[in-house]
Amino acid sequence: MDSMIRQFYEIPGKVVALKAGEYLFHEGDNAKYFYFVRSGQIFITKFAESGRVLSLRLATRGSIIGELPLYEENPMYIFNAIAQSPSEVYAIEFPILHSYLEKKPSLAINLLKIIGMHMRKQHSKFRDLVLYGKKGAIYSTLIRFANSYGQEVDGGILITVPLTNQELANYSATARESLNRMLGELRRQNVIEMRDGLILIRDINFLKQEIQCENCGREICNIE
Amino acid sequence: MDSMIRQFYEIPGKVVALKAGEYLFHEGDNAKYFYFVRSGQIFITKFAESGRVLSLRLATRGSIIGELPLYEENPMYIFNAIAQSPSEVYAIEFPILHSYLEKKPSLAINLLKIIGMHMRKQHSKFRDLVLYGKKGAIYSTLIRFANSYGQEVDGGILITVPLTNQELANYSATARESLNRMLGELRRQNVIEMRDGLILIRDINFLKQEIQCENCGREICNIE
DNA sequence: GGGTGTAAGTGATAATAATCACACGGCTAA
DNA sequence: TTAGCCGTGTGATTATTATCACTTACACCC
Repeated sequence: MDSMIRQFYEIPGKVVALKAGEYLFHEGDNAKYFYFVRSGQIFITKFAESGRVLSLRLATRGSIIGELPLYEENPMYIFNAIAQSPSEVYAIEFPILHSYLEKKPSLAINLLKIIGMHMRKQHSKFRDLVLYGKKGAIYSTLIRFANSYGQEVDGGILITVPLTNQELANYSATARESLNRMLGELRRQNVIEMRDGLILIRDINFLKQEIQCENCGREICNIE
Repeated sequence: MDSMIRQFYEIPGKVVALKAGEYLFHEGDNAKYFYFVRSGQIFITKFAESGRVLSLRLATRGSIIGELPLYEENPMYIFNAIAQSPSEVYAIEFPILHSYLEKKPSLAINLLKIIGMHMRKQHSKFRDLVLYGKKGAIYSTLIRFANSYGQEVDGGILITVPLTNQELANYSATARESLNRMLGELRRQNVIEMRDGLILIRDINFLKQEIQCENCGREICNIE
């Protein structure tokens, strides 16, 4: 993946630094820049009029952001991007990226690969949600966080990102209370455990089994 | 869109003819070819172990198929492709497409545009389902079919593809009975009407309102 | 014209998930 | 020290959706 990033650095652009909680862009904003993340973590979310929030990704070093409007006639961001921790992104103007993509086929192919991967992620998330309901959405979210931000420790995989129940619920399009009950149930079954505010997954295979995981690999089954 | 297709024709490949009901490929098959549709309609579906079927697209002239495994190390189709009517597709071997993409940046960029559009479609479908439940899924499916296969007639928009309740249910990840009841309700509200086996949408704005349609345009809000 | 098969329609019930209401604990700022 | 805030946990209730078990409608075939 790092080789893909290096290519983007050869394109003129600027570094943008974000404080925790700061917005990189809002949905509806005019889209001028394509970004990729140098450091930190960035929430990608979408608002519903009802006040609900839908969380889609937690981008990290190497993730691309704001690529969807790249070839729109009237480009607008359709999601929000908010720094979860202090972050740095590299910003490339669309027209500049366009001209580099026209000149360097290998860059276009790399972008094709990356976007193809995003497509696969999106499809597998859709599958989990649609076929296994909220349980599918929640278990799938836990597995994806484990794959992206999990750290092997004694007793299981520790998700190193602090997440409130509400945030987790946003990722699984679930009511907080429902999520809370499901986590409680998993705790009682010794599938997960809380370790000073973080989630420790003790039995990831249980989660995978329950949603008939197709073992699509960490490249796809993640939250980045 | 047609200009994009023309470019693919310059790449050596073969024409494959399919009878109605015939499979172009099954999920799990080794993926060797990238396809685009010359004529006819092709269902893109996915099976769940439980026996349920999830329908994702109904591809038509100009649609690309089987693009997802293009850059996988061990390429496999993840969906089924089944001809809904007699169809012809143009098949290009992955390695050949790879070499053309490397040589012709404009081809790679066109593919980027197409896949980017697919991504947008997928996201908007996800949104509809997740934020508005089954109603969202069903209304969204109807709107998408209207955008792809609708024909303006007196009294509304006629969806020119014959679809059983079961097939419609598969597109919205709903039980047939639930779908049936919802269609009945829409009929009672004069939002839709059956016209010799086809669905006539009399009030598409009602459907759009109910799911807080963001008017993303026919390029995105379709089922192709 | 009766038999068969497939799809549509519908009632009853069960399962799933959201909503409302509130208790509790921990942290922080006055 | 205490009031306020935020996040968690939970019971009770309602809303949504699936499932089961049928009936009805219609086309097709012999």
